[in-house]
Amino acid sequence: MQEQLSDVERIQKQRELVEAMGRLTNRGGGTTLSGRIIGLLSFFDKEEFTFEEIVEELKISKSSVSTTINHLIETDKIEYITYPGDRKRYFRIKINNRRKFLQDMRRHVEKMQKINRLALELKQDKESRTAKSISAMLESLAFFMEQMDNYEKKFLADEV
Amino acid sequence: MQEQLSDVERIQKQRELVEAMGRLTNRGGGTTLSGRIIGLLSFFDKEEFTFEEIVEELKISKSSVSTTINHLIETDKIEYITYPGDRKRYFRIKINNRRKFLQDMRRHVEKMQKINRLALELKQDKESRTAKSISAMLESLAFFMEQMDNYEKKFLADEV
DNA sequence: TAATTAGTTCGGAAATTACAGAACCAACAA
DNA sequence: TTGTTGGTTCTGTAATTTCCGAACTAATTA
Repeated sequence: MQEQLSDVERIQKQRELVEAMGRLTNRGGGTTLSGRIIGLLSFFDKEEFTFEEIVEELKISKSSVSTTINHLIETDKIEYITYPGDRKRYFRIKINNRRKFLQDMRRHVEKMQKINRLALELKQDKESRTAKSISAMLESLAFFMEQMDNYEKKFLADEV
Repeated sequence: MQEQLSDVERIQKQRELVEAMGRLTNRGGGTTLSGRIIGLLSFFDKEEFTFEEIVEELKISKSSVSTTINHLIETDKIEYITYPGDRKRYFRIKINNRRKFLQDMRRHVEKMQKINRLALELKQDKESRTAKSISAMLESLAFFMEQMDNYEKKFLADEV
């Protein structure tokens, strides 16, 4: 099953994965660049990258790296560590970012719930087709929320 | 708790909800227009809207309505019914689109799984920080898949 | 002090997207 | 047959997004 790859081939494939991640992220609402940076920090063997290394490896401008990286830090997707006596920042993917991810997801679902609940209240005929459809939507959203709770309990109970 | 609103006020609020839905959809990857159409077909008391009525109510061009509506039909968000001897199509929201919704969700999760599994295989050191991070991601994705299965069993078992 | 490093910020080019307008078409009605 | 209804399709444009280059800054080094 597992064929043996040379290091060169392996690294080539990792590079391809980075590109694939860029495309996937791009279609999922994010930017190609942010996807590629996530991919770079996740899929390569190297564990930490400096600003300069990201620029070199992905061949994108410093300005793009700067803005994208700051956005990724803001959204808790990556983080950086520093070493004494070294001015550089060493970027790496953030591991315990699932809580933040869930938080954002919840916020969005809550907005949907709010809008749909209000819509249901405003319905003249609560038994109408559209009213029932809204109820069904609310049911789905509630289930979704429940699943997120379960996830939190299962995976994040011990995290700080 | 539930204050009594006049019909005028109620309808005014429904209109506001339609706008809010437009904004929410826009920020969630879709277009403002598609969100507004979904809102119109869901939140108003009227159960079905003709092409012309959508144009009039939302004050958007026929071309935009045409393209947006066809896209919404394609993605199973809305549908239309017809009446004998009437050339018009009557658009309404589609109710049981949860199966489709799950399907799309699964497809996306599967892509993420695929890319992450491959990335893990390609890792030189399977115990490295990044490798562990990928494993954690795969764990989360598996959990979500499981939850979706549960959902399907619980809510969609009897649907055709 | 001057030069280098590690970035940030500003302005704009290029590409993409979201719409509108107008011409068009097919079905039916007068 | 001519007009009307119910749209579709094509073209253009305004807005938005994504990215780059260049000028800038703050910290460190020579």
